[in-house]
Amino acid sequence: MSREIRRTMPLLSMSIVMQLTELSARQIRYYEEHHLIEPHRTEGNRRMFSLNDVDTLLEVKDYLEQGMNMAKIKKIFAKKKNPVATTDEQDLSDSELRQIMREEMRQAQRMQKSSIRRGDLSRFY
Amino acid sequence: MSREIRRTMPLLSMSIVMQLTELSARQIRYYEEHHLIEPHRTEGNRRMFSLNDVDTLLEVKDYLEQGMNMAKIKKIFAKKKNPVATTDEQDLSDSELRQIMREEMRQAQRMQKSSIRRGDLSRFY
DNA sequence: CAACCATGTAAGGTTATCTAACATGGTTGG
DNA sequence: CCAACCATGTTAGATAACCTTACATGGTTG
Repeated sequence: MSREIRRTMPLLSMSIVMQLTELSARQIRYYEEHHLIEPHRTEGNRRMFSLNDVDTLLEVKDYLEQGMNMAKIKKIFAKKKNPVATTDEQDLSDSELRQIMREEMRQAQRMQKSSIRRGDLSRFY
Repeated sequence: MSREIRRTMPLLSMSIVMQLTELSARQIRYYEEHHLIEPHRTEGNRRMFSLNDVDTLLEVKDYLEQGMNMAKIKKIFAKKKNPVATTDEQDLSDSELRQIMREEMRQAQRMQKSSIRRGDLSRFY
């Protein structure tokens, strides 16, 4: 009889995620194309997102707004998944690493509290 | 920059709530008809439920399974909202009160942890 | 046993989402 | 400087998911 809402549960429809992240459907689908998220699908093929997906999207959005491109963002997420990725070619530059650390801090704060930035919540009242 | 997910945020579509509660759409709409919940509506008139709505629905479901009827359930929720309802007619019987207390305990436990019973979550893995 | 209660189900209509394709403005490397 | 690419917009056509309304139904119950 526990009742945790798992951050991996696919609870959210496209329109809600658009509101939570302030991204367009096109953007969200594009990021999925690049495997930054992999939302579940209903039987009828509709995307269903988890809170983790929303967090990832917010992180991607921040990176893009800081001028990063998809390629670098993908590297960052790859490195997160497998920190010992000695396999790949050139590493991330110093300034890039600084950007990432900065974003990591924000992300950590997000995680600590609960799930969505206040600015985004105001849309629901 | 807080990030709480409010229990009152209308995040969830009908199909997800059906899965979370194991109620049919008909049942959920019927309970809404009786004002036990009042989900938000999108511009296009789709219902959007909050986590609080889900909790209420689970509570209603428990009461019904215990053999209560809508009338009594409505009274319970009315009394919850306004405990000093000296206005209305006859009170709830002793056995009813015992049922309610029992359910209150469960509900309290639910609230304490997080949001959905484990049995319900398993459907999402 | 007539009436009601909670739910199922069907019909017909609308909205939200899907994929695929093409359009476009902003970089950027040669 | 411009050709190519990148991230995103937009459109079209299809369909899944949701809506309301209405009628059907089995289980209580006065």
